[in-house]
Formats: sequence, structure tokens, C-alpha cells
Amino acid sequence: MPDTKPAITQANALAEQVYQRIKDDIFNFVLLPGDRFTETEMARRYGASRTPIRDALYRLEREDYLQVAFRSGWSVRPFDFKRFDQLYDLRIVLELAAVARLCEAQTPTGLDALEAVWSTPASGRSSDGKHVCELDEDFHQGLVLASGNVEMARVHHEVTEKIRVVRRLDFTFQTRIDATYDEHHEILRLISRRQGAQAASRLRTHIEASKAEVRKITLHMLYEAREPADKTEAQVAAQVAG
Amino acid sequence: MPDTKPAITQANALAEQVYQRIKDDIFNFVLLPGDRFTETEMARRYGASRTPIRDALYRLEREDYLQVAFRSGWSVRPFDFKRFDQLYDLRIVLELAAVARLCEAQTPTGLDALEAVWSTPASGRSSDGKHVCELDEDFHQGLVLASGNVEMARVHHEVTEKIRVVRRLDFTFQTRIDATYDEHHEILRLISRRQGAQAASRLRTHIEASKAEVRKITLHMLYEAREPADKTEAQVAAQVAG
DNA sequence: GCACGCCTTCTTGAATACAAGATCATGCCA
DNA sequence: TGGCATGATCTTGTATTCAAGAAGGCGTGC
Repeated sequence: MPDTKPAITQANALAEQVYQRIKDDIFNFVLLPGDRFTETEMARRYGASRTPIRDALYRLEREDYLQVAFRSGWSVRPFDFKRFDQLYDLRIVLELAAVARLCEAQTPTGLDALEAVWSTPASGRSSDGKHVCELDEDFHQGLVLASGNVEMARVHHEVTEKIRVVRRLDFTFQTRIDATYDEHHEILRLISRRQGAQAASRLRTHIEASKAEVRKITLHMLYEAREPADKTEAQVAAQVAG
Repeated sequence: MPDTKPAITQANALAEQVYQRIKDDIFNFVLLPGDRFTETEMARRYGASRTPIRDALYRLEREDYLQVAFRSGWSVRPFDFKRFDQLYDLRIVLELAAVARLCEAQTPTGLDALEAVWSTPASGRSSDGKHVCELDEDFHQGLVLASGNVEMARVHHEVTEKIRVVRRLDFTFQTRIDATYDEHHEILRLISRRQGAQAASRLRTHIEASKAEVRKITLHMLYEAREPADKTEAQVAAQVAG
């Protein structure tokens, strides 16, 4: 992560870097749900003093990625499937509102860029799960952004970040990737024809399917993440809440 | 504010206190949009060191109440009517989704407490603007909470906090207070009868009316907030963005 | 009189030092 | 041998110190 620009002197540069790195480590299961650590430990690990570390940790705590116990250390927040479900439902509400607005508008939707991505024939489609996941995020955020409400887009972005850790798992099988391409293409087609009700219906079904798929895979992944020898029942239990 | 419990030793007690006090000062126009200040200044003012002050300031900055200029001080974010409009629209989306869910449900809505508040006859109604504003917030947040989605409720709560500074102005005239009582009562009645479409329509109109009213009053208030003698054109301009 | 440049002062970012108390291990006593 | 008290250690909360650089005033040169 050591970049060649050690200090362009951005505001809060270190805290921001640390924030991103910790978040990435959570997404990449380097930091597992239930893992415990201290501020000093993280300071050593990320090569900064406690001050920017604390900034980053508290930011992640307010965003519900971490938990802090008063004078008793930090921990990665356990998986909470109920919470993921609710975040998916919130996504649905926001995206359906965006689509409704897009279909009501007389002006062009400005979804040309998305259409270019998702109307590619099967031969040109990506099969790299990580890449498709990013494209998928761009698609759904693009819908909300195109609706023109910055605050809705901001909230939707936060939701996207929060579910990313499980959403990724939806793109581990080629069948799901293919389905994503097909459904996105179809949804864009319906929007371009201003068939709001059908677009909304398709979109809802599309997100619900992803939600169900992800839930199915997540538990399995959690058990795989640790070396079997190291894993105790307590550790597994700490990864899941509810 | 010095309370009798100097240290129940809550986590981050000072930063939390400072956060609330600054936020209140923004809401009460003690800190005006455009006002500039430094961390040291705030540390003196609120009787804490820079560390908890910075925690609070950065939290408020991420929540869009404040701005920080790199090594050049802090300022209260100017009013941005476009942003308030979008927040109101987001409110509408969230609350309509909540009402739709409530009306679909077979189970009791759990809105009894709200009904008790808003079905009071004219004689028992509050005419205290501040109080009615709180009741109004409770009403709308109550709808979303009753729908059962904690994440939606959390976002709605954030939105509520962000628009409070202008929303208050909607309860300065008795006619608006009366209208609020009537409309809330009617909306609850429609929900209890599971008339989803009509409830949604009423609720949307209700919020739109509030949005329009608030916008009308806000500009006037901004000009009144400062002593005329002290107020320069530049100061007024700094209070409003866009 | 005006414009440019230097220099002091001020402001935030980061690191370090200090304080309060929670946790856990150890040892004593029943 | 088991349970409890006690103390060392560890952890976060807060204050203070150090560092880098932006802003603005003042003086000088034209």
C-alpha cells in the first residue's frame, strides 16, 4: 500500500488510508467476524500511531463494521443475517424508487454507459467474479445515481459497502454471473421502454434472488475461512449473531 | 450541562457530549451556517481538550453538518436547499415503503401509541411548536419503526436529524400545527383500515406540504438570525449554498 | 501608490504521555 | 482442592506535544 506519494498532504491522509485498509481486510476475510484486537496492535500492524488508527476504528464502528468494548478491546462485528436481509430490503426500496422515477421522466435516462456494459453478447462477458461484482455494484448504484437524488445515492452507496462482504459470494458460480448479465440487460431494456411496473418487478426479483443465493453460500464460507485445526466451536459462534 | 454524574465512564463520554452540544448549537442557530471556528476555540468553549473535540467535529463532518478546510479551520456547512429537498424526497420513499408494508401485514400494526397521541380532540392538542415538532418526528419515525426494518429506521433517523434544523420552522404557526394533527390522524386511520394507496397518497402530500412550507420560512429566518447591524452581504451569502 | 515576496502566526495532522479502570492470573485461606 | 481477594498488566479515554504547511500582515522595491 506504500505509494510513491508519501504525503500529498491530503486531509487526514493516514486515517483515511488506515480506514480503507482495515475495511479491505474485513472484506477479504483477513479480519474475520469475531476477531478481537487492540488499538496498539493495529497501530503496529498498519504502521501509524494510535491517533489515526482510532479515527479509522471509530469510523468503522459507527458504520457497524466493528465493535468497541469499553477498555476491553475491539472486535469485528459478527455476521448478522437478519441485518443483511434488512439491508437488501432497503436496497430494493431505494432502487425501485429510482426506477420508478426514471420511468416517469420524459428526459433520457442517461443509462447509456450501463447499457453498453450489460448488452454485450455472451462471448464478451467477463467471468471474473471479482470484476463482475464491481460491475454489478456499478449497475445498481448507476440506477440510483441516474434518478438524480444525491442523498438517496449516498445511502445506497453505504448499503452497497455494507453488504459487499457477502454480496461477493454471489459471483462465485458462472451460472449466477450469466443470470446477472441477462437480468441486467432485461431491466435496462424495460426502463428504456418506460415499462416501469415490469422493470420494478424484474428488479425486485433479481435482488431477492441474489439475497437468497448469498445467504446460502455465506455460512459455508465462514466455516472454510479458518484452518479446521484452529477452529473451535466458540470461534464459529462468535462469527454469527442472532 | 455539568451533570452530577461526572464519570459513569461511558465509552467516549466527552466526545459524545461535545457532539450533542455542538449539534444542538447548530440546531438552535447558536452556530450559524457559514460560521468559522478552530479546534482550539471549540476546546475552550466546550471545556475539553482537542482530542474529544476532534472526534465530535469529524463525526459531524461526515454527517455533513460541518466542513473542514485542510489546516485552515472549520465552518458550519451552508444551507443547501437542493439537499434538503432530496432529503425530504428520501423521507417520502422510506415512509411510503413503511406504510405499504404496514398495510400489507395481517398482524396488528403496533401504532396504538401514535394513535393515542394524534387522535386527541382540538382541546387537548399541544400548541408548543418545539413539542409538536418532537411529536411529529416521533410519528414519522414511528411509522418506519413499526414496519420492522431496523436499517430503514436508522437511515430515516439520520434523515430526520439532518432536516431538523429547517423542519422546526414548520411548527411556528398554529395553522400548520392544526394541519399536522388532522393529517396524522387521517393517515393513521387509513393505515388501520389497510387502505394502503390512500394512506400513501395522503402521507406523500403531507410531507410535500411540509417541505414547501419549510422552504418558504427558512430564508426569512436566516436574515433574522443575525443582528442587522452586524450582518454583511458576505455573511448572508455564506449561509446559503447553491 | 501598488504589487510582490518574505516571514510570522495560526491551524490542523500525527505522535506521545498520562489517567482511570477493566481483566486476568496468582496466591492465600478455608 | 476450590473459591475469593488482591495486585500487576493491559486497554481505552483524554491531554499534551511536536510537525508541516496554509493564511495573512508587513515591508520593500518599483
